[in-house]
Amino acid sequence: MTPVAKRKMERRKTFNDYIARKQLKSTKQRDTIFNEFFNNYMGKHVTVEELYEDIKQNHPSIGFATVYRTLKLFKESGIASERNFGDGKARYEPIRSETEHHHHMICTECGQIVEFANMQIESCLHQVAKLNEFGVANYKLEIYGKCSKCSEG
Amino acid sequence: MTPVAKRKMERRKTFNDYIARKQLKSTKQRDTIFNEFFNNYMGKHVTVEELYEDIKQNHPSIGFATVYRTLKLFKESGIASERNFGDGKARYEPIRSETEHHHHMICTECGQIVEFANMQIESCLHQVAKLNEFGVANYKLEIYGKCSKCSEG
DNA sequence: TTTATTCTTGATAATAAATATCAATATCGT
DNA sequence: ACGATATTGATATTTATTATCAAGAATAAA
Ligand SMILES: [Mn+2]
Ligand SMILES: [Mn+2]
Ligand SMILES: [Zn+2]
Ligand SMILES: [Zn+2]
Repeated sequence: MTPVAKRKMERRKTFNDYIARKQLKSTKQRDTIFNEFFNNYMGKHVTVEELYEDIKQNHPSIGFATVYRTLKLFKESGIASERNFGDGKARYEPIRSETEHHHHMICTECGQIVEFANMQIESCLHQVAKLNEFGVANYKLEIYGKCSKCSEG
Repeated sequence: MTPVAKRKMERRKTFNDYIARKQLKSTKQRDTIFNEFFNNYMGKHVTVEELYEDIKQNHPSIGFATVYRTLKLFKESGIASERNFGDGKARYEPIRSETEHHHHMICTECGQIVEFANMQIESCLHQVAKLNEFGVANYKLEIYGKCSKCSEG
């Protein structure tokens, strides 16, 4: 099994566990959205609209509201992250591992998103939180500017 | 003159310069909103609605749209920052100095906002950007969780 | 000071993302 | 298969923000 496939399976299990714990139900629609999301959007940051349009190609009967609800469910169950890059639309990305954290540089010119991680920032951040007796649930670091392509010339 | 008053005067100059450069006009309304904002909301993070309600007390004729437009203008002119802490409402805060940068810890329980600054994070961040040839325009770091009061017990 | 130009204002309509509603349907434990 | 409960898709609603526009204010020229 490829690493990507393994990752998908792990998220699937997390999701199934969540479904069971909360006494929710497995449905065709949730399966479809799960597969589309984890097959085609790993490492991407997709809007609800984009995912809906994509899914509609092969599953025209799936409703817009269901895609909204399901992505929210993915977030609640811990298999997806919601991102907001300042254009007023929520974006979702599949979570790669339970522990991994990464941040984003957003090009305000072309929209390109570059991901990065930095241990030192991570530890500074927790240090600051500890100093203020602040219990960290999550955090985000976003850098806005121009990517290398857009700032050359 | 107190440091606070001096700060306000500096922002006023920046704003006047911007007005002149862009061939905009000085108005009673902009004066009123400027004063209210810089007198009462230094170090705060006020929503448009909150500021509007506050100003309405003494200036009932000022319209909602004008407060919206003027805060946007403050942002464009570089005397205010827009913040988004995930509740769907934009917040504005007066800028304290042209160079200062700070970040936020947001208590998801009581809404308290704790500000912090960290040189080390700052320099890591610029290092990462440089490595990716990314021209930094601005950046934000937000920590969500529970403040000391809300997590005790 | 008058006049002309341009910008601003306040009220209100429009937009757009996200959520709520609800009757019909699907899931699941028994 | 039955009954209880959750889900779905269509659509209406909400909410923050932006656009529209006629009337009024600010500025520059005359
Ligand atoms: Mn990402
Ligand atoms: Mn602040
Ligand atoms: Zn770019
Ligand atoms: Zn708190």
